[in-house]
Amino acid sequence: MNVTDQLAVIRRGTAEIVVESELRSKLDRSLKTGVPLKVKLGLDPTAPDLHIGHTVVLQKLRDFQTLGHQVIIIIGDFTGMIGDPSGRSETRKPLTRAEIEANAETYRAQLGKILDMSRTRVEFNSTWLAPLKLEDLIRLTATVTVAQLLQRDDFAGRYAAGRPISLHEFLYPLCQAYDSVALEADVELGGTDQTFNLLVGRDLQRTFGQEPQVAVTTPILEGLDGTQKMSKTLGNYVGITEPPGQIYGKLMSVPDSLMLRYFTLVTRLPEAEIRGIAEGLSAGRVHPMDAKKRLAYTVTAQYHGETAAREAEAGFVRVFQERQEPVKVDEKEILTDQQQLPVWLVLVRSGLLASGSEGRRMIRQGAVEVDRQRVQDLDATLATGQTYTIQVGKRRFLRVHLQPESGGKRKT
RNA sequence: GGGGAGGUACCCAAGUGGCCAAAGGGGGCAGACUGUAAAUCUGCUGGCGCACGCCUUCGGGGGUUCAAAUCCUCCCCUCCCCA
Repeated sequence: MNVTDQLAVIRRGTAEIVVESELRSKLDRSLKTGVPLKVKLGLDPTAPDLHIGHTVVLQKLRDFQTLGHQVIIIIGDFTGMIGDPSGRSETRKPLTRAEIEANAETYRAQLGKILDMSRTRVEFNSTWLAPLKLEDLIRLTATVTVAQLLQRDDFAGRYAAGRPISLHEFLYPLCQAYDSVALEADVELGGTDQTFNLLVGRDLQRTFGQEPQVAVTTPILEGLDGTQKMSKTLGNYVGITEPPGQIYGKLMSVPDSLMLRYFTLVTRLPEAEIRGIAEGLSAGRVHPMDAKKRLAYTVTAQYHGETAAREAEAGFVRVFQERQEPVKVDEKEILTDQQQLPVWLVLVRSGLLASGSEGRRMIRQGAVEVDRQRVQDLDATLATGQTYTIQVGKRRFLRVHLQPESGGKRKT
């Protein structure tokens, strides 16, 4: 593919390319020499569960791969062993070798949903970071000034707010930059929050006499809350290994205002089609809910296939639009030596809720239904020996069997 | 090294002897409404078989007091200014 077309593919959905003219000449040279560009992306070894926020940058990596370039995933095991403090003031606990290996395996499996793993190189940065001596580290640190480091948004903000910054956090950009040196990377990908680190990579490569890498950043996807960046810790994420029904449902809870952004960043739909949806929405020809269903369906299908997506959609319509119980409800057996159990206790024993207080609170709020009947009475009980379908809130269902605790059986 | 300010529930943050299970906001959950787990409005948001009672929680330990998040003391941690 010629350079201009390649650039067009790369540009789609990216936030920034530093510097585009350099990328052009790199692509140009690659085309002439037949040597693919080395395109690098670093991943944190602590969170091996990919969510659709990660897929934004991964799909961009995939683009490079499709264009015939060499993509390299770096697992930041070394930095991860020290404990990545990124953002927060709390330092994470270091991972053991075994944990890192296990996480890396999980990554490989999940990355396979987006990348062609047979053509993907996976490296651990401990390979070149671990052998560094203190002397090397000192030389490395001498290449940046504190003022430069404090330019990073994150550091600047924390410094201004009087929040602590540990010294080793300053080492992070440097270690990451050194990864680029070790690999002689041509391009490094990352979210826009990585811009600073990617630029340090350029500087460091220059001081090592290498041609600086091009930094390609992708937008940060907001989570389901619509404001904060999608992350597992914030709980506002959609994991790519979640069951189809979950993915579909969670996407339906994306605020309307974010729908189009999700279409462009998360799905692989052609730009023209997305533009069509946007126009339909603003003209009132397309119902927002239908557009969102399309989004939910598309993403679910992307990770679970068409059949699963269709089922997920049917399930959603059934439970949330028709207000019926799901086709498949989890089952749970509860053993008791009582003739009957209070409803709130059943909620706790079944694991639906955490405490008796919460159980009573839910009943008080009218959130509990047993066999499609709202429970009004706090002291309502269920008879042993029967099976009930219990619903808490709009989307928690469970079928419980209340069994008398007799002879051989144990455990509640 | 000297001086000052702080550490409160999931997060931010008020509270400086009892009226504090601890204001307010965020988040979360629930209800109503709806177009969906959108938006909006309202409510709830330590635990205890449900209790005007008890237990646990205001950085950690010890102490004063009838009574402590609040006072004393030692320790740990953070920030700012000066050197």
